[in-house]
Amino acid sequence: MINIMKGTKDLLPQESYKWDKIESEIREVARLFNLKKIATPTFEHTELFLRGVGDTTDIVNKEMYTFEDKGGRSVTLKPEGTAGVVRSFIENGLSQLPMPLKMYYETPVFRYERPQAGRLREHHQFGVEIYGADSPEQDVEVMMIARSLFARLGITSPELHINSIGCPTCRKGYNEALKKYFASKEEELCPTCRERLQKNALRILDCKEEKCALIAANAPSVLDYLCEDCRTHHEGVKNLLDKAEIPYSVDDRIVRGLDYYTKTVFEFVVTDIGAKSTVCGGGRYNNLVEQIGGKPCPAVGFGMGIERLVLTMAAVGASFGEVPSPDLFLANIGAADEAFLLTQKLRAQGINAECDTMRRSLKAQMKLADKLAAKYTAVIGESELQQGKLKVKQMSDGSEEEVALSSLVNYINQKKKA
RNA sequence: GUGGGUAUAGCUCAGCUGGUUAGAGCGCCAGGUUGUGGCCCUGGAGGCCGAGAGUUCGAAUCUCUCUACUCACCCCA
Repeated sequence: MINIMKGTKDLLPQESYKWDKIESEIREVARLFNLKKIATPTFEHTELFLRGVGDTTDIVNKEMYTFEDKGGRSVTLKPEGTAGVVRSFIENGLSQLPMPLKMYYETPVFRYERPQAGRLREHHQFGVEIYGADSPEQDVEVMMIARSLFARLGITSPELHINSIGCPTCRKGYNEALKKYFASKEEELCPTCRERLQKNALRILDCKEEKCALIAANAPSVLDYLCEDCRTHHEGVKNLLDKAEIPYSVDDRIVRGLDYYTKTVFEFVVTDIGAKSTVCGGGRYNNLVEQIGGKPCPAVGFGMGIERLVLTMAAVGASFGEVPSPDLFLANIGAADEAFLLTQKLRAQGINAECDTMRRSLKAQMKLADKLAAKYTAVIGESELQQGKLKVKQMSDGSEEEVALSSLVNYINQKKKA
């Protein structure tokens, strides 16, 4: 027996309707917000992610699925969705399309991590990418897209946390201030944080060690070091959120794990799925397009974990919609071929019809119809064929009505409407 | 990378301090007479008891090693 790879999951036939529900709501949200779908390859040149995601991040340093292909190229399975879209944006000259360019994607992403609840080595992300607009309202619209999807899926719980991590200019000053502050308390920091002090002082803010967290609580805030432009932008975002009556909290300790963010960063956090967990994370990345080799173009977006959506929906008891089931199960007694052919005809006319293909007894066919949750069943045999009529049984209450074969389609369609 | 937990039927699990042919519920398949599902009853299929080594007359059960899975931390979606 060959088992499934660690950290991966099968989507089974009993469960897949849950994903169908999410995907259809994604399509509806995309329609409402005018997002066009984009799909980029599952693997790219490793170099793209080194430059895009940032070579000091955990993702690049230890979590990428990187290998050499038979042509000697270094290939990486995408660890996030944005870099590929940026690459495609540049390569295909998409900056010539009307701006802002509003896109969404759904893609598998791969990270070599220790799996746990809601964390896999292969998971799937719904993501939004909007290029060309640098305004606060574009940031807020992106957050609204996420909220709108949550609402449609019956998830009311996510809390919105926002922050601004400034631009390279203001972050320089902030970094110095942080270093100065933490250096003065270096003795009290945990060993890893002492290392962080050298590499990336920002990360100390994230430490869960009690001592470090206490020290971090009094650390200087990014928000006090924003330049004029970043400050106005941040105020603009908050103003719009207020006016739109979207609840949020400012959390100046949000430090996202990808290096490309500038200005606005945000997370939607849920607590319903065991570990406290981010179900959606995003922000603005105004320098990324240029960094990857295109002409400068502001951009903002987010990624949302589909598996975490499913877990959250299940945890809060949200509805996944109806499990698909046949409109009509056509059982037969000694008329397997006729039932089979009639079923095909019904399908050609838009009816979700089903019949037995295992030569079962009538009783077994009825049981099957019940298990499939067929809404109606009819038995076809010699007499029905002769008379051109059959009895259609409503499975919910057992009532039967006689219907002419010729008007079967109409009958089912009318019942479906009612 | 750091720490816990668990491995017995397709699924959820029982198998007490080692003792013949390894169990239940659910699910699956078939039947309970002639052409009708759900409830009930009967039967059937389906397990190298995660792998290897050891202790023993005898191991699903005790010991060790390995492996897999899982949960939490880190980080993230």
